[in-house]
Amino acid sequence: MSTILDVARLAGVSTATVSRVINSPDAVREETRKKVQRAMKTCNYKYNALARGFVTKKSNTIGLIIPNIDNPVFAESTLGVQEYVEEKNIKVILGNTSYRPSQEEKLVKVLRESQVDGLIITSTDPTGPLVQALVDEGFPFVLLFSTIKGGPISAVGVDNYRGGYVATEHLVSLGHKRIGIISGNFSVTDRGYHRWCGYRGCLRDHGIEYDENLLVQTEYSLSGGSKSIKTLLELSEPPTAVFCSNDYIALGAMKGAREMGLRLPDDLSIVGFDDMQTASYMVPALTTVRQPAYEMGRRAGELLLQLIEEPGNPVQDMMDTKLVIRESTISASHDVDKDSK
Amino acid sequence: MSTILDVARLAGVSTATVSRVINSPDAVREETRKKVQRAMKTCNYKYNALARGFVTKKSNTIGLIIPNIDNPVFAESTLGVQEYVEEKNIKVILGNTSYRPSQEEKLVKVLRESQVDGLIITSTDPTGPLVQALVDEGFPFVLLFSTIKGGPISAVGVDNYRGGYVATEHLVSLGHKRIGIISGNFSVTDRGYHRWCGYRGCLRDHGIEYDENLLVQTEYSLSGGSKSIKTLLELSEPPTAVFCSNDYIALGAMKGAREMGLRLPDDLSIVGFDDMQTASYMVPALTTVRQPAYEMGRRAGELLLQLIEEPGNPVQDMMDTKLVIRESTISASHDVDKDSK
DNA sequence: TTGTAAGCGTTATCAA
DNA sequence: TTGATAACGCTTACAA
Repeated sequence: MSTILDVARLAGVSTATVSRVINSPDAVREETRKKVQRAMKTCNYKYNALARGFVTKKSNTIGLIIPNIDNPVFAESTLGVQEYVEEKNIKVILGNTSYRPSQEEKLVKVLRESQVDGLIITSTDPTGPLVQALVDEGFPFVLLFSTIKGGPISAVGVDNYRGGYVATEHLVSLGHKRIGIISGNFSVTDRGYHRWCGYRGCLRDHGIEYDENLLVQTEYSLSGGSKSIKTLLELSEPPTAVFCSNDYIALGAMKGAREMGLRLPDDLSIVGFDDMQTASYMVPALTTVRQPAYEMGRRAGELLLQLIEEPGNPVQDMMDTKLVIRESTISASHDVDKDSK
Repeated sequence: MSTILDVARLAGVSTATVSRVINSPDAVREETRKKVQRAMKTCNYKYNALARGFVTKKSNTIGLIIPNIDNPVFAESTLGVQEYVEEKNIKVILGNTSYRPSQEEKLVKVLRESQVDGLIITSTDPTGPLVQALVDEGFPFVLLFSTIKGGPISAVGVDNYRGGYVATEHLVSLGHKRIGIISGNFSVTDRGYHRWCGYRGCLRDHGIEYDENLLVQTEYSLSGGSKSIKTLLELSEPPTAVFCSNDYIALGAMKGAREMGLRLPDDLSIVGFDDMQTASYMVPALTTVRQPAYEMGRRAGELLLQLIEEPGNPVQDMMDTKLVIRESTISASHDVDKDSK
């Protein structure tokens, strides 16, 4: 593999000149430039960005840490950050935590050793020591799908409390009184917890008594949803509607409910959270609280690059959430014609 | 940021010794090792993997190029390669091509400049000049979701012809005669083309005349599926069954068909390709040809690391495909009770 | 506009 | 078991 030095010799110039034609072509006389470019061709020169990163102390690479690329909402946010940073010629190293804090910790270590210029983290624990350490050391990072609302941290997220509130309110307005909730485990991320708080707040505001049996916590997975709905449905007084703390869980819940012999949405209303790409393709089409995952990813990329440019000035960007009403929710008192649909 | 030199001075040893405690701790006396480790702590030393990569000429990083992380089947294969290579402490830089050859070309350039040790590519054009150049230069790479069957290239894929054949045969065995096919554009990747060849071969073997009006090529997207099914359904003699060249398209087609007033599967049978995670969660649950995307990703990772270890010896691994029959396909001559379901 | 030469943080060779 | 030191491919003052 030929280096800048080979090119320099071949072209009869110094390495500095070769470096210039690569980085600031205008700073070198056209004639020389051509000569150098010809030399690069003939010895099939390939630029070594790693060597450059080594000297400039910028790898032009960022790390992106997410729980699980298999969840479409994270695939979308990932696409968002990628497409944004790519415009600035930045590469992204991707890591999945599977919601394991130990894995998250390992990833930030590994990525920092790789000299990434910054980190975008969809953290399981935004108030934990890992994040704190990053803050203390002044390392550039931004939290994505963040729940924090203050402090010296850049973040992009949505108001999960409000999202949970709105979802529940929709159900209440439809006349539902027994409203269940299937949430990701509060211990694995607090996003689910905040949505539950919104749910509970809404119930309170509408004078509906909170029943703790109506809450089930589970993994963020399809099967988590389908298992959990069964638990809820086996209650002596089962819910007529349920709020699932993401679409992935909602999809599982739909299947589980159907396996129990329920017809949707007639026998059970379901609202999700995320509005993943396929939400409108389900049957019934899923009513859900939309988070603009792609845009959030782009914005996180933008904030991070800003932060890398000039440290300090953390900004927290809370994006709007929006209730998208489709077919999976229906009035509690609708007529049910039991034999036809 | 402190370096190995700072640690060395602090511990009163040479940089070589510090390097040893990092890379081969056993090669240094316990006492010295402890001393060095203490020094690393006190100056908060952080290892610089980039500097190491610079001298060893191994970045311990690979590049993964896929068309689109938003398609669940690529998310799964991505997870597979990541989980495999992570066990070997290799990082992955991810790039999306959006099925654009120019973007694919740019990505291999950028990734190679970043000194990735190898590449895993889900290429749009496995026989094109881009791949050829990699072969010529002896750069380690493996093709994922590959369609090639020979040559000095490592690859993992499935037999797309056979997959298309089996899918079609299932429909034929159900008594369908008018069988449509919605495929990704043949020009963007040849996977769709091979599946179509299988479809056509099967028709021929069963004495069903091929009708070119029954083929529509589209983008690999949800909306591509829903637009295309409408085209098919508007034919004077519309199909009673359709083979979609991936699940993503199939999902779109289901929605499109429903929007045209059809009931599924009664009025139209649909078979997909991939068996993406949510395929069994759809309504009706999707009959599809399963590709083991996760395993394929892992295997691609394995082959690549082997190739990096010892170049040469390309291996092509064709994995088994399997028809998974669910609810979206139904006999052509079933009784349709038009008023109840 | 171009060249000289130091320096980036490691590893690796050789010698002690 | 340890140390001295060259080397890796590039950028960047500074000088010419």
